[in-house]
Amino acid sequence: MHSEVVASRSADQRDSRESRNGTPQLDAVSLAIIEQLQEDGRRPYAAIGKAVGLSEAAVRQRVQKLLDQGVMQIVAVTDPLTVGFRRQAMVGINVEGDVESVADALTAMSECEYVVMTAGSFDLMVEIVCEDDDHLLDVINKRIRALPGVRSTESFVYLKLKKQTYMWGTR
Amino acid sequence: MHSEVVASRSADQRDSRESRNGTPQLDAVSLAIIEQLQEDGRRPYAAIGKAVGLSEAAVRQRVQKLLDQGVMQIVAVTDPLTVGFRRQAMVGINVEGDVESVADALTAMSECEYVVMTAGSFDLMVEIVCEDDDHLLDVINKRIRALPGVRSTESFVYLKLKKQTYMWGTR
DNA sequence: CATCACTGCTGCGAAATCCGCAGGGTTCCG
DNA sequence: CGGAACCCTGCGGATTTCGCAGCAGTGATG
Repeated sequence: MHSEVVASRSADQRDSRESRNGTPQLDAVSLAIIEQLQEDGRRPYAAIGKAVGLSEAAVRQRVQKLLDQGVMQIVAVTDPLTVGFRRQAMVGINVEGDVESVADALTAMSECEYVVMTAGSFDLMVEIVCEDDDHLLDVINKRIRALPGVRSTESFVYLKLKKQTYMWGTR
Repeated sequence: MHSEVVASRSADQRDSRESRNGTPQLDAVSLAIIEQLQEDGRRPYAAIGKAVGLSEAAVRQRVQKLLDQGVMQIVAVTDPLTVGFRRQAMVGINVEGDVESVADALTAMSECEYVVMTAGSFDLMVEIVCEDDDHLLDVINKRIRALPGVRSTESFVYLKLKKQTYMWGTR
């Protein structure tokens, strides 16, 4: 017990501050806490504390801070199919003019689950979650293509989701 | 209070069974529970019960069942950048021969966060999460392209993640 | 119609967890 | 040397979780 991270606590603490790019830097203990919560988001603080070598209260404070900072969030994730969304697609988009403003417009659409600006033959890639084919068609043809600046789109309808994990940092 | 779902409980219960396609069907109450947990994965059962019109114990039993069935999971999700993964990419893949076996091989790779079989000009799309450029290059050129059956790949390196939600069912 | 199995909800007490707070140690300044 | 900023620990009290017994509705069976 308490075998984990004991060395040089002072150094670890220091780099939980902001780094130059504005994103908070995480020490090994916070990373270990995140790993615990990636396995089970409801794991008790005391159990986490035992695993990472910290008291219950300390874990609680760190978790709260990570949540406040937006470093992580603890949520239920579902299989879209079982929740009634039968059609999903990835859409690659090419833009003329300001990519960011198109991205913002997409972000505002509730059907867009995932919006990312990319390098390559697409400027944007968007994941769409819909209830059925009609819905999907409507979103792609009527809403996305209608956005000012959208030059072209290419769709990849999902046939089968093989893997979906949230294990960043657990490697 | 208790204003939510009171009508026809018998009907609701019935369709929490399996439907023809093997995926469990969810009633309105379970959906409401999931929505609560999508807002906060650690919300107490009693609070959820108050919101959906059920007792604490009933909520607890339903949540446990949803977890057991694999309908949802409660986990911590993070911003990859703050956890030390500085390069991400979407990779479109074309396959000759058995697509499924290639998909399985990709699924087994820890760097592949997301694997989906698609219709369109790619057979597979894969999201890769890496520590740096070298790591990314290695995964794409050495590991993915080396897979038997992989005919070609096209990469889309992430420049900026604009949106990432887990709000299925919360619409 | 009686009965049995099954499922899901409720209520309740005991155990475990969460929460707020006071106190102590360390580091970093002026 | 103070003082401020952090982060940790320990500790009660409030809250939550947990397991279980009991009950009601449904469907199948004879």
